[in-house]
Amino acid sequence: MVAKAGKASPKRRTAPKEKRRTQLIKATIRSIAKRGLPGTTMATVTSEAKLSLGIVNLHFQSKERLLVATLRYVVDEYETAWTKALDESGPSNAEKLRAILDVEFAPPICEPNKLAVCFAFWSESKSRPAYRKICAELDKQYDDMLIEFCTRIIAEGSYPGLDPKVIATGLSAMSWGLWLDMLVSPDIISADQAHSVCLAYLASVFPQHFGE
Amino acid sequence: MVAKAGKASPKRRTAPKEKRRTQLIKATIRSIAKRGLPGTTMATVTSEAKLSLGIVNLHFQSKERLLVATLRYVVDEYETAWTKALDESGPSNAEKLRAILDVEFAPPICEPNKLAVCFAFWSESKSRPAYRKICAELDKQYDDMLIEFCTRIIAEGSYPGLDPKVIATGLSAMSWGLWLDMLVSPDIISADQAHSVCLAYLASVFPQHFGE
Amino acid sequence: MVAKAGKASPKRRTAPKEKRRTQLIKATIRSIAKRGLPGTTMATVTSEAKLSLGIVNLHFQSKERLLVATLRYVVDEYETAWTKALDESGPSNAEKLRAILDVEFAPPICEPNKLAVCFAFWSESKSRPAYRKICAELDKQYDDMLIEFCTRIIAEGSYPGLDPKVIATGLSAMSWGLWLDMLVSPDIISADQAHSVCLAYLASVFPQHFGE
Amino acid sequence: MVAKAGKASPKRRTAPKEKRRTQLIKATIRSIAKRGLPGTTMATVTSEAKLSLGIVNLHFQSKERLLVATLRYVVDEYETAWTKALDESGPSNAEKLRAILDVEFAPPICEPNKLAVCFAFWSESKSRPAYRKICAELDKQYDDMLIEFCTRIIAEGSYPGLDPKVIATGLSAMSWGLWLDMLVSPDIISADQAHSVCLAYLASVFPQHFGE
DNA sequence: AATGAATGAGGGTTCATTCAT
DNA sequence: CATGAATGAACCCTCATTCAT
Repeated sequence: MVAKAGKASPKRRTAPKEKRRTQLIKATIRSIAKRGLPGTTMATVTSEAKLSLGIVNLHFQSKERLLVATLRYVVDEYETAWTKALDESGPSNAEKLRAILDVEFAPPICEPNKLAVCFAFWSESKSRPAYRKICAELDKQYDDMLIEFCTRIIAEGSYPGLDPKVIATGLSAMSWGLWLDMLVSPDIISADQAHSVCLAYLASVFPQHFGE
Repeated sequence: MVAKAGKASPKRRTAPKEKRRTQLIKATIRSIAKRGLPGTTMATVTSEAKLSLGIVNLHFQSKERLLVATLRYVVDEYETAWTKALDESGPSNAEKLRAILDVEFAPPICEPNKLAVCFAFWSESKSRPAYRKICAELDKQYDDMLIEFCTRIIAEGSYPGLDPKVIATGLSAMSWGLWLDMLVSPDIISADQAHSVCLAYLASVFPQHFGE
Repeated sequence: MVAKAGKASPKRRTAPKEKRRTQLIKATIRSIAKRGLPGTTMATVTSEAKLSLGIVNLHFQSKERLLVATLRYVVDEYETAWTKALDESGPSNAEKLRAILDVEFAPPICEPNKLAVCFAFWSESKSRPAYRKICAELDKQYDDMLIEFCTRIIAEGSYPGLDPKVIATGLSAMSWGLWLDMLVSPDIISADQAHSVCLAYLASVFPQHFGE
Repeated sequence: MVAKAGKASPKRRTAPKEKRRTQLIKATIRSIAKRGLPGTTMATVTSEAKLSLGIVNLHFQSKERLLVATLRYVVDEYETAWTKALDESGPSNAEKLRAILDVEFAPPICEPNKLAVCFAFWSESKSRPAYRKICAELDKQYDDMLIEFCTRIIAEGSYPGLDPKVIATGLSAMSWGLWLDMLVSPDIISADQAHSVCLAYLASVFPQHFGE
């Protein structure tokens, strides 16, 4: 049947393709944070972006692809933040390890919205291979990096019997766990407190590097 | 006339109320683990339970209530497991702390399905007060318990400058983080390994109690 | 997100599965006749059937399957009508051939709605393999039957140089063409007139059997 | 200052109005043939024409008008072909009748794409007055022409009891029916075969004119 | 108590149309 | 003239909920 037409409203503006995509991804992040992943619909995303309903499929073909793009965006932002932090940090391994933790518990990474998005996808990763792949990849990359720095730090100091993998896995897990705490009980634990908890852990395992 | 006989109640379909509820909750757990929270529908739950579609509303009034009941079930099971573990453990504070960790990383608590369910609800807790309340409550109870044991252990030993709250928060976070790792990358980290990571953490902060 | 429920309206009646399917197929026929194939939507079909929107997918899984079932229904009805007509007709080949034409131009086969449905699918058959298969099969079966009777009639009479395939193809084509005329210009040609046109054709090619 | 030169109109995109319209109509024909009438969208038409999406509304105001123009184009082409064939044919009535059939079963009229387009519109004509009008008009014109020639041929020869209207209607219907056969089962019947079927019919009713 | 056919709001997606460029 | 990003009504389909059986 010949469709009954959609008269376009007066206000309309074209924007560079990449800009629109980012705009939609950011709206998706806000929507997921506000309403959860299942509560995020094309309507919530586009109204959050103050754009029309049809625009998501124009730029992402499907909701699923928008969601994957959103996950990738958050993950990329995270990885970019590390890289930058490592570049800009002092040269020592301890400084670098600390720089990573600094990034982890400060904006723009450690923001309520981002946390919510992270866990929304993480928790679905078991039943969604597309998510799982991205999540597992980030996990691995992060863990490998921590392991490397722990290995070097152990090599530098005198830490008999310390397994860098165990330390790194613990630190990584602690970070995630603290994020989860901040998500569920944001009024009980602040980013600063979470940060100190991690530093306390480092001080305890690497007293020569992080003591005091 | 030949008597038509009294029909014996043909196939008894009724089950004790509580049993049906549990049956449905377990089916819900399996469904969430398999398909995620958004992928779980009345149809997936009831077919998983091999019961009819209408039965959920008969026993739970609504899907939402079934989900809340499921979350509560998992949380209760977790709390019950602690209590039992604490009862049965040795009398010392270190033994009790260890008992909690033992529970945490062994069935029936630490099972893939349960992990998936936990995080499914946790990640939705930001946008769903009903979930958040239950999650936050569990969190608090768990943290408080850890803080108590850490406080006592610190009091017993000679751990200058150690803040029990910081240690407990770190331990709790590490546990959650390791669960998340197991969920996302089950082939990379096993429950046993996760367990050792936590013990290593305790050994590091409480060498007098958990050293070696 | 937990859906917002659809409160069922008071009036509701279950019906045998096959009956519902037929009810929906008949509604589909009416809808196609009224609005054309592209103008037929789930809404037009279900409102024609005075049932709810969701019922099509309950019984046919998808719109596409409903349409295929509708085509098959019309085709089956047609074939059944032949078979019956051939059974009940006089024994001679000429009688049988005539019986087929009688069926072709009388209800329930030759009704405006059925004609419209037929051509709707036929014309889409080029781009829709599922339709094409059913249409081509019917075509072949019909043609083969005509060829058989023409062959026998030619064998019975003295019709030198007559090719049964050519006669049959011509007759079959003429039938279809007349149907098309009735569809497009129902006020110009009636079923009875169409019928006579075919008989005139037979009289012309088989004067010994259909003359006068 | 170095003069900036007058930019020569860079790449001329405009084409005579009528040429663009024809270009779009031809693209529409291809699209309908490939995807059917319901499967034909502004996007399929314009991409088939290798033009931009917006151009249809520029030249035809709406999709509906493009479709009507397409139907009219095909119909006009058909009528033009007759006229030309009648002009160029021998002077006798039998030659003229034959000339019409020759046109009917040869390119550019009898092409798969054209057949598909014809039936696409024909089958929708019941529910679309705009199409119906055009289709019925063509039908009438064609039938009238056939009736006229049949009347003359009957007058010329000795064909007692022959009703020119019946013959003409039958011939017209047979033509359409053969087209339909070619559309649905192109591998079973060729244009040449279809042509002979019609000639055989003429030979049978008008043996003095088309015998042999 | 239990079933599952039926309902209809709401979801994702398509696409005719508009209009700034 | 021509383009194609943007719009939003209308499509098909899903699924929580209801209720006759």
